[in-house]
Amino acid sequence: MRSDLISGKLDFDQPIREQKLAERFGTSRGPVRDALLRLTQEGALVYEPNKGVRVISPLSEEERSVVASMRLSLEKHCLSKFMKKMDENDRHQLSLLLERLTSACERASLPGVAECDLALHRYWVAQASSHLETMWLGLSVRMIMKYSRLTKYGDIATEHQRIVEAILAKDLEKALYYLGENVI
Amino acid sequence: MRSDLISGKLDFDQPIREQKLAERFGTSRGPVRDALLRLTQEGALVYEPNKGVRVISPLSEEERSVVASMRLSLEKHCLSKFMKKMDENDRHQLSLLLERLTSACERASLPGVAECDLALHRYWVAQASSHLETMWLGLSVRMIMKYSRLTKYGDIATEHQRIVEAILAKDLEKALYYLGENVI
DNA sequence: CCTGCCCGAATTGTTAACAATCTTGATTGA
DNA sequence: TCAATCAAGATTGTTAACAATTCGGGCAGG
Repeated sequence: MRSDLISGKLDFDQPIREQKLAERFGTSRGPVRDALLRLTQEGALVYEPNKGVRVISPLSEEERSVVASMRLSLEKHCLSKFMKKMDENDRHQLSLLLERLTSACERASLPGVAECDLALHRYWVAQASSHLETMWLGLSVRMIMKYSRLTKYGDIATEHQRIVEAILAKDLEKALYYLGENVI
Repeated sequence: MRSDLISGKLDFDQPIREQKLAERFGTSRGPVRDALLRLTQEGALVYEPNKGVRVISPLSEEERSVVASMRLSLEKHCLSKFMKKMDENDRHQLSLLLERLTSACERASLPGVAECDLALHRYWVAQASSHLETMWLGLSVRMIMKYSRLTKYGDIATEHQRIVEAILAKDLEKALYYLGENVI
């Protein structure tokens, strides 16, 4: 469900019917309701009593820039903390996630790119602090729903390759710099 | 429920039983579940499958300072936007909210102070942008759960009186300064 | 033609019963 | 004595039926 949202498959303001989703996922309305409420608090949907949920309207340019700067400062903090205690397994995971993103970019699969992009960033945030991870998710989901740079999949792959390269080389300064270039 | 959480009435890691809450609020488990899920995504509770929810562990000093700086930058942006289009009704609401906070401080009522404190800040954030409001709420709820300055109710009242005074006088610089002193 | 009202369909909100899972404590055997 | 196992109780997860609310179209009156 979330991947439908971040990939922009659903139109803004379009209402979401519990029954439809229940049939689609082969379950009853109860669990669907749970999931919708969670997505609501995550920020991808808005809820109105007795009217259900609908896809949230996109952020204005101004709002987006505020959110982006918050996300960037949060992610920079997490990344530097992560790099201090990164171990061999972390390096492996990072390479794996980068590979998936690159492959999604080659396939030019929008949902795949958006999802892999988030997953990669999420890794170092989650490793740094589970508290901060949930906050980061709220910011990022909203930003990625307006994934406006879709046209150049190659750029996305390159940007992330640079970041991961710097992380693996334990070059904090360079990693933070490329991260700043990427999170806009 | 939320006011119980932000006032610290519940212990950390203490599990929360759906049945108890259902009886307390005179309803069934369904709506209780909805509410708990929302509080989970808001960040005040953590959820584990088949184990229910429990009160989240407090932020570390480091995490708290990161969150505080994010909240401050967000709130500063909202406050300056709010002050540009503030009308007579806004002034009235602000005075009202301040009065309530002051009164709660005089009564030395911890839940009341925490709630009124949040409500006041929330007002200008909500007026500036509903998108940013939900993000702000997530940050603030987590911060206020560690409301460590409880001992000096008088200070809390004074700090907010200064902020509101500056807002009403349309003195942006001073308002932002006092806000920065308050959000720590 | 327009306005307000009413009715019915569609949708969300709530409930209680049942299924699945986890926790706890006693029991059994080494 | 200690550890593993098992069973009973407690708790969460799911479902289907029912209640309440909203939305849209038709209809009468002006």
